Amino acid sequence: MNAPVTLAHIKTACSTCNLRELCLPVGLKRDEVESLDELVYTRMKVKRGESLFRTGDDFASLYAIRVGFFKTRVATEDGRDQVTGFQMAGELIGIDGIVTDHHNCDAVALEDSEVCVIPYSKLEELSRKFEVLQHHFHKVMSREIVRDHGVMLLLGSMRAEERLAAFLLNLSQRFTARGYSSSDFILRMTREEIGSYLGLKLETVSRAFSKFQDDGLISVQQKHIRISDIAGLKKVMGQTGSTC
Amino acid sequence: MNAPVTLAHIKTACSTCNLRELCLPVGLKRDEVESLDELVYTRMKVKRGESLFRTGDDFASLYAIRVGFFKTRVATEDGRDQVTGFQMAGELIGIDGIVTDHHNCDAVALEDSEVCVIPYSKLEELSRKFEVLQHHFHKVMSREIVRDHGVMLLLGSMRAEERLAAFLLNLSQRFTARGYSSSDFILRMTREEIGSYLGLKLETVSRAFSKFQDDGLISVQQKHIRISDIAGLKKVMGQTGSTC
DNA sequence: GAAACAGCTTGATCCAGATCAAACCCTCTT
DNA sequence: AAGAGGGTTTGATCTGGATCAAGCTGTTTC
Repeated sequence: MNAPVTLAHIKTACSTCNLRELCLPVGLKRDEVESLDELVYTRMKVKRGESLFRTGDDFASLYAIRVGFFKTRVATEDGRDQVTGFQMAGELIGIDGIVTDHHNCDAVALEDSEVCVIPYSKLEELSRKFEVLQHHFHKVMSREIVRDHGVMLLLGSMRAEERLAAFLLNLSQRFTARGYSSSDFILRMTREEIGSYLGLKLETVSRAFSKFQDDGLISVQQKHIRISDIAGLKKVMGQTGSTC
Repeated sequence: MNAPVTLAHIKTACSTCNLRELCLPVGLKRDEVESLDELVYTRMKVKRGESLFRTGDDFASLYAIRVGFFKTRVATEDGRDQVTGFQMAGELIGIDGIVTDHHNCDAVALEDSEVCVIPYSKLEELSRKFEVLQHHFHKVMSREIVRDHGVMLLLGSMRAEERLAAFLLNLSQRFTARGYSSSDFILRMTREEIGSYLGLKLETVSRAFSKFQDDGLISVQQKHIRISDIAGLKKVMGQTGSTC
């Protein structure tokens, strides 16, 4: 007896989304979350390899990832580029566009994905009304800044194996938060993309994977990673390489 | 005939601050800027070498730099640290604290400085009232994210000399925006701090300075830098080092 | 199911920047 | 004005990761 319209509505509402504990609605009260249902009324599918947005595109919306996996990257004029992050379900992308009204990076789907479109002007409007939403949005941006500083620390002062260990531990922890196994997962990105993110060449990434496998920390089968010694990985991350 | 009270008020008000074209009030209308005068009612002096805040401190306020120069840095448990930015007059620091209600980096004055204290809850309150202020604050955070991505690109894919050239050009441009010479300035930070920011050792920074001087791009006298060939520096930044 | 291709691994060699070391230059203190 | 100490420069050597090269593995296409 349910009209398709109703079903469609249920499917696109934040209030019934199974990601609401990870995504924008975190911490909002029932009626506040329901107000988001009017904010988020469009979904978009992005096929693997396609861009959700590119550097220079007009900025109008943020995107909450519903299903799938993305990378963001920035590039120089002379062709070099740098992966600035990997984003998974529940994470928000597009914030880079606010400052100039144009996007300042590319967002590329690493698998077939689906995003919720959040018109930015609407978000500003609603967050003027709902203190909790406002604060949560500020937290999301602040978290991104803190995360970026962590990546700078990694790029500026860690050795190759420490970087890869940090990367794996970070992925593991984010999978856990989404209810997936913390020790057994499929990498959605290539060795080259991992290398770009970590400031290493793909061969170095590959060698570090092999080293970790030889040391019994993980097992690697192409993109399938199984972490067998989390504590060991943490130890790799902590060591400075200095002898004191 | 002016009472001292009035003078004091003039001195602490955003509406009469000579940084209002760089700082929080950018783009605000007259009455909106005046509303900021109620937001910013405390100033603080921070002596050279002292911290404005440290990792772990309770977060309550953002700080707008009125006079002086700061660095922010993050550290690992095992003692390594990384400078994440250098901030000058008109720039906002402390945003890193929003996400966890505790600061996530240290902010250290590199010269005797003065900051305006912006109670964060008050800022949220006012930016619910003033759309323009809200949008401007979002832009500040978005700009910080975009800047951080630029630093990741630098750390992940540039050679030592390219990094230093990018750093000098960035400083030059920010000095210009503040009405100082774009080609003649005093570095407030040590070679070691520059190195930490750029992911290099201090000796490498020093050598790159000497190289630029030998090549006639700049002249260096300790912390006094004079850029004699901006275009040349830009060319250094653009070259990949590859032969194709 | 063969061919083509993209991605991955491993080995050999090279080099940019790190590390070690020493001297130098400022600035501040007494 | 001498001395101390932090910061800087420069030289010599070392090394982690880049680069070059070849073979391997899994997946897609026809």
